[in-house]
Amino acid sequence: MGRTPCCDKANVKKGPWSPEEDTKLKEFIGKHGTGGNWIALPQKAGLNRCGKSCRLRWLNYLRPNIKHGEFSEEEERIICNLFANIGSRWSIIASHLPGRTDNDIKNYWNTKLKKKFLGIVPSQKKQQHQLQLQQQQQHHNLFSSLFSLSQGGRNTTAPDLELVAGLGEFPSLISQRIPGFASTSTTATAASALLQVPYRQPQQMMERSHTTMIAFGNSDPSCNSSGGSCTQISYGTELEYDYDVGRGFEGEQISIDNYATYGGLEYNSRTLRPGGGGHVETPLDYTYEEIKHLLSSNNSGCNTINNDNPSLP
DNA sequence: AATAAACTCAACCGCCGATAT
DNA sequence: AATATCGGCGGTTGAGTTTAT
Repeated sequence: MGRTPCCDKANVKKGPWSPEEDTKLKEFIGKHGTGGNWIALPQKAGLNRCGKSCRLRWLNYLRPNIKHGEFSEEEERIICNLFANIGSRWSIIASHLPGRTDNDIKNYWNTKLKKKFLGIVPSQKKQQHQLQLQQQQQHHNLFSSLFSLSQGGRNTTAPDLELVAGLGEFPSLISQRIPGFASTSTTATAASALLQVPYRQPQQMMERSHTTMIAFGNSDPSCNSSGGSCTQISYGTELEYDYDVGRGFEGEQISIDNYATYGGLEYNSRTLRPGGGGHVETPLDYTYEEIKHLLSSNNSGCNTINNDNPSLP
């Protein structure tokens, strides 16, 4: 048997919070804290709400030092930089913007930044429809370009696209599965951003596995990534790593191009779990203009993607 | 000035891994 | 060991507001 139910879902209040409810929640948490138990909190605080609802209200609106209002250009740049690297991991992105919540950032991206960086002008229905067609064409062009870039016009298939978007940061894996195609971080992140295919998308067709990866890249910090495996992690460093593997890949050695450091914490770009390797710098530290270029790449833009240096579109 | 369309954002929903029973 | 909830997350919704016609 499991636990007892947290609340009577049929009888708890839903919808917008009243000022009185806000005050009750604030005062209770101010005095007693959350106690690490959101489910028990509403009853103790005298609120007819589900614990989940209290948690959300507190985290997104009531807790101290929440920043509301306009995002600065620097914040925008950070959001886009991280989005280009890791996709829609809003909680991770929020952790790099003090005072901002994941919900805020998600809303801001969906309503403003996406349009800004994809070159979409908010407008009427007709234009919206045109934009949809335009975006579909962009997607088609992007992948046509990506594939013709390295394969001389090979036909693109849906699994190929998912693979590039999902595993693009591991060029060796990509090239093993799609012979002749040398994926880069740039092609993968562009693919993910434009198709809105998060990196974890391939989970549906792959198996989850835990494995140990061994860094075997060049340890020279000044090297460029033309070899596809430039990193500052010490040669031979073992890294505990959860990742989604295709059949036949578990346990093999993988290059680790995109282990990244943000805000003093190390993450690998797939799991975003603090890693155990040495200090590394992300090769994807895009400038504002580079991000814009990356996300808004059209047919001609895609052809300029630099396979040798992913940090340069 | 009226109203239809578009936009914003707080809140909900459902999924997943961890954990309690 | 099995089962159900918890906590956290990303995706989606819809009421209220703003803008365009």
